[in-house]
Amino acid sequence: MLKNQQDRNPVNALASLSRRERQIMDILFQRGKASAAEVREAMPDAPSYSAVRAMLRILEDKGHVKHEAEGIKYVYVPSVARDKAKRSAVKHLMDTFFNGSAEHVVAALLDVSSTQLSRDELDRMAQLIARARKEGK
Amino acid sequence: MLKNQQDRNPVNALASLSRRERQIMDILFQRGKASAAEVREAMPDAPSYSAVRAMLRILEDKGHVKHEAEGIKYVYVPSVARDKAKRSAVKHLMDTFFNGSAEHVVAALLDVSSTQLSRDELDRMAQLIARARKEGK
DNA sequence: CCGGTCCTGCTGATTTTTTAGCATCTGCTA
DNA sequence: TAGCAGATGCTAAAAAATCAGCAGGACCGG
Repeated sequence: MLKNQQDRNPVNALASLSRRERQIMDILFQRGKASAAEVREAMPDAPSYSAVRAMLRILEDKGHVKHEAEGIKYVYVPSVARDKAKRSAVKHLMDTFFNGSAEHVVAALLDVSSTQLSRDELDRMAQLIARARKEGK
Repeated sequence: MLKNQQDRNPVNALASLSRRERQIMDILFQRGKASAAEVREAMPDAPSYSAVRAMLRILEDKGHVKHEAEGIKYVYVPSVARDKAKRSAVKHLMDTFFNGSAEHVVAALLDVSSTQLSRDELDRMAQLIARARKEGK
């Protein structure tokens, strides 16, 4: 079952998911956790409730999500640490669209969200960078 | 054919691609353009050459890629403007993992690539932010 | 001109994904 | 206690994705 092992690796995991599985994982990462019904609501072109549940079960088999009983219902949670998945996603974005350049990502980021950035937020970003500079020294 | 129309929208496009289609699009976005053989080489768990070509043809049918004849062979190119795709990918990342916060993305970015950032690069990032600040004023 | 190589077009079969439906269990309330 | 509402487990079938193979055309060197 090395295959399974490999699939648990967040980097490869993303690449090996089917379309619906990916949609569901996105939703779970976004909300942290969700019931089958909630997942369904958030899905584009939502299929039947049964279908969603079936896919959650498959995702659980594959080790991508876990469930906790919450009252009468199940609540699903990504089993990969959010942090790892995050990092892996960032790296993937950086590699596929920005040739590995963090700088270019920042540029795109500012561009995309330019209208919504408060001065405070920009200041905090500047601080983050200043700190990185200092540490790197 | 509204379906097609919708699929051409880069935002939805990402969500509607199958596993292999996504892998291929990633490769094409990364390299700008590539022949079937090149795509195949870059694919994880590469299937047969025929299979890759078949999928490229499907992607072309769906309007996600175009091909140009280059000498004897075809070279495939994403048909969505790289820029739009980029933006859409950034937004998607920001939304699914960072609750829409550009600031948090920057933090993750610095974290992921901390070891490889030159001082110059950090400086340029700082400049980008300073400029955004000024413009936003 | 011939053969080898590399490419494309196409088609049909296999495998995986995606789906819906039914049976069952639990908790609640009249 | 009976019945309803909402949840789960499971299964089989439909749909889509994935794949390999074959036939044919262009190019090239001998």
